Amino acid sequence: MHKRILIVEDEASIRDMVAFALRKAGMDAAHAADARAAQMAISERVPDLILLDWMLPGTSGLELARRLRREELSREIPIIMLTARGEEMDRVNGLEAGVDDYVIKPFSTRELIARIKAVLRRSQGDDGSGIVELGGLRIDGPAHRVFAGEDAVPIGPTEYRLLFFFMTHPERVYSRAQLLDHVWGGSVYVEERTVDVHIRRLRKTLEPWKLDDMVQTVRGAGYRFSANT
Amino acid sequence: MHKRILIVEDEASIRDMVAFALRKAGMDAAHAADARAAQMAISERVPDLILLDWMLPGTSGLELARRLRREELSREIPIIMLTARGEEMDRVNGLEAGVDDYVIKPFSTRELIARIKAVLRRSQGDDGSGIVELGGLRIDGPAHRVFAGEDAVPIGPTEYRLLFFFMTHPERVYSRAQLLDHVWGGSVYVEERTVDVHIRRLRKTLEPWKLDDMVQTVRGAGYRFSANT
DNA sequence: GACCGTTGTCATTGCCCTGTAACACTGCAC
DNA sequence: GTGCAGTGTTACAGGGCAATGACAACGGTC
Repeated sequence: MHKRILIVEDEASIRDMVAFALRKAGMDAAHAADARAAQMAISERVPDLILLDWMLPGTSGLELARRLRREELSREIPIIMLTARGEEMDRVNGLEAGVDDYVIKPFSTRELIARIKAVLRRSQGDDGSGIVELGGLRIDGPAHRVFAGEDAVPIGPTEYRLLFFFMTHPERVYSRAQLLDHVWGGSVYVEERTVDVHIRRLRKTLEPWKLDDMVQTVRGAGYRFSANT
Repeated sequence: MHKRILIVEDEASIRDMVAFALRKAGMDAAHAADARAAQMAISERVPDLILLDWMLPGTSGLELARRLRREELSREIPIIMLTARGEEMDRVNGLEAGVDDYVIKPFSTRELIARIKAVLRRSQGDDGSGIVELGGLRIDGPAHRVFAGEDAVPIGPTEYRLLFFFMTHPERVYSRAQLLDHVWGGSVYVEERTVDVHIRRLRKTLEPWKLDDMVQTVRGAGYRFSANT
């Protein structure tokens, strides 16, 4: 049950270093030196997580991240960005592209491993059954159904995807752009305000069970799904 | 305030080079040529971090690391291992000793310094998770949330940014101008007195938990955030 | 083709947040 | 004690962001 991590990084020393640390932590490490190689590696075998260097020769890491989010095959793969010490700008742009986390170089391997585990835990949320339970709400991936306690919750397709994303990524703020990337997919263009409307619809759906306050507004930042009020 | 780094390395040329780089970076460098000397140096004065060569005459670096982890005095000291490329990688796989990072020879001094700083930063409470805890208050960057004990603290955007800055830069006085730069951003123009008002608002939000005196006024200078009254 | 559920957009509404000003207060210098 | 500079506190008006409801477009079903 080893997790497979794909490292996309052109500098060999960092690549070796990271691969070394990953193996030590009981994960399988694959690597690619540029965007092309990365896409080939992914199509060959889908990794559980991708470590992506911000600076790549040719197609930049950010661009690659966007592309991966657009493809059906790679949309669900969590991405951690490796960025050189720089501005908040980088951070913002990276998050906009639907990146799950980012680590600033130089990082200690222990820190990196900790982040990887955190992201894997978060993006799994489930024990492999595809069923996630949180604060009185239960979502069944394979069955495509939602339960509040014992009751089945009637829910539309988009609201379902939105709720699924939230339940697998709770206790964390996501901007409207991020939600669009993760829930709608990167290739569609819709207004950011549209997210508001679907948030509203999701809340309305959860209202009969008084669970609507799990969907929380963070003014100026986005939305958060939380079991705590 | 200078960090003390102990270099354990038998090759004098590397030792000197590293010591030189460390001093240039504003750190104190001590050195030892083997395990015995290292332990003596530590018992004499505990360093903030240890650079440990993998290959040492007599007791190996790995063995020394294990030993240091066992002793009360040295258990908490972060260790960075210096290893040659491909050197005993497999054996390192079984390494249980809590080494914090590895640097593969040959390395640039710049990279080494950066790694050292990263490890020191982490050992000082910033574990990279984006969560900072201080004096009964906890701020969660990714979740964009503040907790006082177990309670979630309702807080507005500007107060949140202000508190976040304070918690990541505690025990230090900042003038109103500095706070405007860091919290509001350099490109906006607002009255300096506005800071006062937001300080007031921040205190008010912390008041229910009696934490408002963490925000301290320094007459004639500015404000300081402190865990001590 | 008519019906229904779903979706994205828009205009309106409502409310929270913000900066400023005005006034009260405190502590220090003389 | 007096005066002054610096800070605390409150009120208020405006701006901005989010909530809401309505509506038209779309696609699938019968």
